[in-house]
Amino acid sequence: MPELPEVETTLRGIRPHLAGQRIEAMVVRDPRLRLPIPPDLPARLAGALIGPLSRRAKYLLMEVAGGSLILHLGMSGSLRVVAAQAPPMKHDHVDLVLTDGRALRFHDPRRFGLMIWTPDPPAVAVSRHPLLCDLGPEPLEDDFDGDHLYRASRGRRVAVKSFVMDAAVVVGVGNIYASESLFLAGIHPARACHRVAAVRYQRLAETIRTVLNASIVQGGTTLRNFVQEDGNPGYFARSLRVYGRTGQPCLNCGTRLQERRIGQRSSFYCPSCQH
DNA sequence: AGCTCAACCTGCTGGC
DNA sequence: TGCCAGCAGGTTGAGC
Repeated sequence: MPELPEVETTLRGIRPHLAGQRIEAMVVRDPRLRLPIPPDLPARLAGALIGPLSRRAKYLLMEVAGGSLILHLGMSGSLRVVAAQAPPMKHDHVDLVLTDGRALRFHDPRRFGLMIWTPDPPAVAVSRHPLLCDLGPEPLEDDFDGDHLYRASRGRRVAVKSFVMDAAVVVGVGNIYASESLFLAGIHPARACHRVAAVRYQRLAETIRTVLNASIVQGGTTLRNFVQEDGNPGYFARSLRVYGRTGQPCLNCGTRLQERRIGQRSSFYCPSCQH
């Protein structure tokens, strides 16, 4: 169930197995994803050479057939490299069968994921495709910092947690890492975003980077299991400080952690440490 | 323009 | 044990 670290982990896990490969066939068992898989996609991809893989926000981009395959894992999606003849499990909706006898297999119980093609190569698609062109900066790139958050928050009144989860502001900060980052920055998740000072946004930008990077490193520990045909992608145990810990003591001060809904999402925080 | 809410779908958990 | 309500890590689009 992917946030940015899981998508990055997925990218790193599948990339070496797809490099230089050719697609023998695309097998679609169920096209009903967030956007339907286009009926002509298998014909378009058959025989195509797989080019470079990249990531933009939580989207994976594969350069192929002169354009880009755009994938999203939604809430419950995962990708694995398996033996092509391995029997599909329930919710294994799509295989990209490779000429080396393996397959990139897309699994997504809730079908909030996405697999579409666009005629632009990835470098163009990121600035032109409707799903990608309005996205904010990558949190781990240089153009993301506290100044950016501060400026983007002026004139807005949403809760700061909703604000940092807005993909037009910064991408890749999902529900878990929003709570974790705000805790580390000492900012109350319900505070109106225009009432957070510049220096505190500086700190928040740092904690977002820290939390995401730490999680990517942890994700790396699951990589070695990633492609085993019987291996499960196993959501790695995370060292979460507040997420899901309602009623348990704050690791800083011992106060019981609280939970409330902000922007329809469960939010976790320490009422003493966060203001 | 900014914000809130509902919707997409399946599976799991907790309460009765 | 079974049933049912509620909730889940994302994102879009309608309506105010």
